[in-house]
Amino acid sequence: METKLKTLSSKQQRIIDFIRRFWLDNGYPPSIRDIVAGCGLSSTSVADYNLVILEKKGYIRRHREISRGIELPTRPSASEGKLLVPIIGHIAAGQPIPVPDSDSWDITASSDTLEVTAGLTRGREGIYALKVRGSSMMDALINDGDIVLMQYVNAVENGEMAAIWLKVEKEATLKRFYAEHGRIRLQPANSQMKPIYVEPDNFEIQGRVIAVIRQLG
Amino acid sequence: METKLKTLSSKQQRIIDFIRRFWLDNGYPPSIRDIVAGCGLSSTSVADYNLVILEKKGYIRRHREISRGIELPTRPSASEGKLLVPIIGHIAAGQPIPVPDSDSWDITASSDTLEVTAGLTRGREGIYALKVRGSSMMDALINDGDIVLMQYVNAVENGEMAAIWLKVEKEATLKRFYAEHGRIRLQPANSQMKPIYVEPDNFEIQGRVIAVIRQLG
DNA sequence: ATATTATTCGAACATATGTTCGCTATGGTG
DNA sequence: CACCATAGCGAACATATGTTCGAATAATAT
Repeated sequence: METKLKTLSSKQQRIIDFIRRFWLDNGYPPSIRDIVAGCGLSSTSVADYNLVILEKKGYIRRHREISRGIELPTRPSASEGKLLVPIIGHIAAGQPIPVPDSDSWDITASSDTLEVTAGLTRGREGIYALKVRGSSMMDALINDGDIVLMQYVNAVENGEMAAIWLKVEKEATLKRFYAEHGRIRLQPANSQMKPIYVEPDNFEIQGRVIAVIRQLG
Repeated sequence: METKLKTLSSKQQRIIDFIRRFWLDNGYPPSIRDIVAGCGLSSTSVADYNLVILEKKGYIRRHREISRGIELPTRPSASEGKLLVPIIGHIAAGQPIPVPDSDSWDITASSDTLEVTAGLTRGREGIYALKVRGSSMMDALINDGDIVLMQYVNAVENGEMAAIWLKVEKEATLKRFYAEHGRIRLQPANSQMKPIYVEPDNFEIQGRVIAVIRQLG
């Protein structure tokens, strides 16, 4: 019987979460009895039983006979887990979306950057950011001043939010993208608004929207 | 000889270095006997003696009676440039907003956390997060699934976005707050929508909105 | 030199912590 | 039902580890 890497019982998930939180809080790993107390287990043997499984599945590394000898593969570290995203320009209804080139890729060359945690981009490549100018994207629930995290792609799956350049209208817009037999449906995020339909040769996908960040105050 | 805060004997310097290297190598702190072996000391009491001094001088933090309970100020943790914000609950139109208490403040107690860069909160205290449920906040350009970063305050300045509990309506809402001679104006973020007015004794400020994060895909 | 302080020694001690093992409970299978 | 795999229980056990303390030694001041 092969132990699958994906399957974790809720108890095991709780243990993993607890170890990480405990480590972050205290600066050292938890003992088995800490885990028992923190996860509401009934016996150290139950903890050990599940820790053995977690080690087999590769979620932790244990050092036998050593107190608190639990290692996490994704050890919390200061400099890791963050990345600088270049803010390469603005997005507005009446203007083409700036497309990243070799110059603007260089973070040191771009005038403005945004620092985000790696979890937000989920390891995706080709991430850049645009600052929204004007309120033309309000149907996508995006307002003036918001920052849009983008991934540089030329095609998107159905249902994904994309930055789209409408050639005839000379307009940039953020909409959910659906390819439907011969035509393209662009669905506003605000579901109370009606979709618009465009011809397949009247648009250009300029990126996928990864996240939206709005900072107030 | 008095112990200056800066002066470290070569032995103490070696101990500090060893602790740091051991931590990096093994992923967990050293025991006193590890230090004895690694620094060529002759007795655990010598190690303890110097550890007491190092703690007094602030170079380490010790947790008594706990195996390997040694913390380094510059430990590998999230505290540098990143912070873990507890997601203490949901926000929806028909429900009171969860208010952080001593329990939910403890990150170890909260089931879910959000990792953000320190720049997003700008060093503010009392930060927590709520997950938006339902589309009732759409007039604030906030949709189902969005995450709202909040600061725990009881009062806000005019013009700030706040989480407000309407007592009579029994409804939570996110609006810009304006106190106007005798009444309160709550302005939707979507400026095309009309403001609503409430009596001063019909509302309760439950927090200030710091940021909104929407993750797609 | 004498007094005082800082550091080391060694070993015993108390506790924290990992490990083991037989027993029980539960659920699926033939 | 018998059989087996999974999961939990509780307690005893062995070891790892922090703590203590008086005596010895080194360093420094008086």
